[in-house]
Amino acid sequence: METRELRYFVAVAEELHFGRAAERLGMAQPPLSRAVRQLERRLGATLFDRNSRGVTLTEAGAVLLREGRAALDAVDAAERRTRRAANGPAGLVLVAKAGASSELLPKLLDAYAAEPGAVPVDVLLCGVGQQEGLLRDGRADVGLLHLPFDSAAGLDVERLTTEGQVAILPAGHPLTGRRTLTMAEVAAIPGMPMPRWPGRDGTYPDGPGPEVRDHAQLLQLIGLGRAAAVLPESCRPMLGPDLATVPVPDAPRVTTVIAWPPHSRSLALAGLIRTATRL
Amino acid sequence: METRELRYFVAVAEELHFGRAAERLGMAQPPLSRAVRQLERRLGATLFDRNSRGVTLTEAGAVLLREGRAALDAVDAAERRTRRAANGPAGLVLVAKAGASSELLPKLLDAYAAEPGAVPVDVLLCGVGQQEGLLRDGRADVGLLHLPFDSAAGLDVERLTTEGQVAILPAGHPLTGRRTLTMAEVAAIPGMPMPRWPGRDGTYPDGPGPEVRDHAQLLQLIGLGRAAAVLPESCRPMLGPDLATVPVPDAPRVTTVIAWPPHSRSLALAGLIRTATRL
DNA sequence: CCGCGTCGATACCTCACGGGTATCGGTGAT
DNA sequence: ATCACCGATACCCGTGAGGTATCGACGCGG
Repeated sequence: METRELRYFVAVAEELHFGRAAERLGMAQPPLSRAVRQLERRLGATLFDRNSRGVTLTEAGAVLLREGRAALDAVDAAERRTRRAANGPAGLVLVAKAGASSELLPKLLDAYAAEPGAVPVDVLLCGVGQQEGLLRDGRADVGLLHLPFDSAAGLDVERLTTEGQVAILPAGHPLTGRRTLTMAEVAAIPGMPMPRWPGRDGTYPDGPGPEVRDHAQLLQLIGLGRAAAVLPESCRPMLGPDLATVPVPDAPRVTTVIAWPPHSRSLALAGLIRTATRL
Repeated sequence: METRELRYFVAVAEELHFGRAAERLGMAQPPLSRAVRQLERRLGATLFDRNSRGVTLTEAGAVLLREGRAALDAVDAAERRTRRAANGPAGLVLVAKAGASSELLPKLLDAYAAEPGAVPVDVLLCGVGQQEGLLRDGRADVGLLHLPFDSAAGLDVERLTTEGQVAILPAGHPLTGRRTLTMAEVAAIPGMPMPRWPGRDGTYPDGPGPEVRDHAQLLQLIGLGRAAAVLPESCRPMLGPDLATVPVPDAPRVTTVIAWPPHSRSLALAGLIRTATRL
């Protein structure tokens, strides 16, 4: 199977429409139809049900979509990492969620920079749920993830810290007088619904809350009294005076891990991981 | 990057010889040379140092070899799993080291078969260190690994059991009278060196001990008085009367885990994993 | 010092196949 | 009944993958 065929298939599987997929791929529709049919013949598997009026994925097609995306990511990662290895003599790209781990991250970077043999570390801040993709397709070498929010599937990890969560409320809100709150109480505050985070595919679940992409955005909304949220304790130092926190003991505890793609444990990466676990 | 180019590169990188690589690929040498050069141009990276009289990998080439193998495995896995999904309506392939987990494995299979909605499970017994490859390229869906011997890099795992290790000696050997032994003592028994296991690339490290590939082979050698070994406790029930065991408290404890490729958690696989963790 | 063998690169040819345009056939909506 | 939509088919063309023949550089034995 060639990556070209795989890319064609994934495009069609995502669009569920040969014409649009062809447009996205910058080609005409007939050769795309032909290529997909040829792939089906070679695999001996029907990938799409063509119900004249759109297409749908078969079971085998769903498998190939899942596995094929992972394979394409791996190919992209190989290409990117090779390019990087050829140009700069090293350097690491560390990815973290914008606004998270605001204490841990500078500590880690300082501690690592002080190590003998440390290489330059580029920090890549991204939105929620994008880290895994960046790690898997080679745009980043190592990342800070927060379990159970992020999934570490397919990545190697080391535990760093575990912490409880707190509710974030506008200063002066009646509930800020409470010693603790429950998840149910926070979720039920009138007029301040819990925000909705994007899923792994970048789309938002349905619901009443505002759609948020990163922490800055969320904190602003809370300051405006338009939302309430539950976040890890470590976000406290970065809150302005307009926000208050109340512990939420029944919220799941959050584990911060350092994660990296398997089989890519370079010397520099190993040093960074060692530094992180010693903090 | 096309998989074809990647396969060509990997062949040359493994042979370090364009002629032999071309032969292995079933093609002539000139087009292979040209394809590799073109890949280098497209990547903007020199992959080989052509020192007239053989070739050697550059740093970037080493990166691409490592990452490219993983990528090719992922592509193969996608292809294999799609074919399987298209033909049989399911079934799982479970891989285990021949001779290991001899108690756990039948228990797991029986318990799973009794579950509602269980699918047929094919058991694939393999040599030491081959499980990861089989899982990564899609020939197997799930496996039993033994940490820290096997590496679970790039696989999702659930812990099943942890156990200590025992020395395996021929019955009647003077040391069988001891209550415990240390690793050092077992390694130093005259005339009975510790065996050498193959590494991840299938080659054996240098040393005095015999080369072994699976447990049956090893136990036979011990019975002949040609080797001593340290193995997990759970191997005891499968030893014949000609072998004796002595605990080795300072040997690393062995954790048996059930492992599967990430992103491939089918319903059937989830059931098997759930059954395993409940044992 | 000179052939000779080895090995990757180059030159050149051929044809398969990837991609384009034009068009068809089937189906649901109006 | 007609039309719009969408994937499949027919057919053409140019690129490029792969083949053969040969070159150029280097190491080695006589």
